[in-house]
Amino acid sequence: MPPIDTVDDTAIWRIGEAARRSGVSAANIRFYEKERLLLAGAREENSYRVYSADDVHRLRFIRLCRTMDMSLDEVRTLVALDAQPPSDTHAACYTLDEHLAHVRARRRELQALEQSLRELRGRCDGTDESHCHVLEALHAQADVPLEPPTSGSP
Amino acid sequence: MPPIDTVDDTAIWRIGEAARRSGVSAANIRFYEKERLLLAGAREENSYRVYSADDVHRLRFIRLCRTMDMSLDEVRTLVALDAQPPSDTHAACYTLDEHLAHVRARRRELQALEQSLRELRGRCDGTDESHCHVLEALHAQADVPLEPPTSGSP
DNA sequence: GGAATCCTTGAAGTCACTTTAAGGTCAAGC
DNA sequence: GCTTGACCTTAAAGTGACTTCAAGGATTCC
Repeated sequence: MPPIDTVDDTAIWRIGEAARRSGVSAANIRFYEKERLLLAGAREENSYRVYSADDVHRLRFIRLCRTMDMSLDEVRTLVALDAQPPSDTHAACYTLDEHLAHVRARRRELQALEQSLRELRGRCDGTDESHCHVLEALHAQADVPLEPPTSGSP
Repeated sequence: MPPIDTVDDTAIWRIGEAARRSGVSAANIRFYEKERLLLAGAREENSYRVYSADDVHRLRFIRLCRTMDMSLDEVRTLVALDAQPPSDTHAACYTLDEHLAHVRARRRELQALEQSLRELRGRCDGTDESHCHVLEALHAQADVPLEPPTSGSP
């Protein structure tokens, strides 16, 4: 008999249902188990994996962190904070701060890049049907000298 | 005798010098050769690879495209445009347009993400020394239901 | 002549998965 | 009883764009 789908906390599901409920694919759930983000729990007699509501919540938590672009190591740090008495109350904050800095830096990079690409794209305004200056602009830019590696730079 | 470093167009260098001049690591140059972004050219008698000024330019070109976050496939498309008579004058434009759209989309994603992270970080204002609401906010958000998969959505 | 530096190759490691292959389990339908 | 199909299992390989490693050969410098 398959597990009954209720709001019951003690309900358990197989991997397919857990995948549906968490938004994490079955293959990915197995991957997270291998990566020790999820404890390898009990199995049915036929060796099928079973998942509790708590397991599904953890999967959703991991998924949320991943949609926020955290690395699995960062996620590992955060899920570990649940398991043990918090030695440092603000540990999650620090992790988040670092991650935020990371995201901000990357966003700024992309913003600058978008600007250069827009500029580059502007080289071809469509008035000259026979020639497009984008490629030659790219080649010209490739010839701009590299700044020499300075030992003192961060 | 090592190649002489001049402004001479016919000068040739070994992989280390080509790496220094292009900003692409020697291991990476070998990788690009394997990936056919760079033609495997002549060798010295001792089987050392040799590079011309043109090769170094191509390496710089590839590097530039990569710093612009293009995939190697996109770069392959652009370098191919140099080799053959341009069947489509604006082929480079199209590639660039697609890439620009890609970068813009990713930048917007990161911008939105940065906002959510900032908001999340705001849950811990530092006034409560004993407790940090970041982790619980994350858990609460994990419990927000997934939108059910609609067959009609793009 | 010995040490440091450079070059060669192939293979494996990185990250976060996805895909593939080959098979076991189970309920429904004929 | 047998097939079909949906589900589950595992290990291994593929992805992209590299980097790192191991083991060895060549060159250059003192």
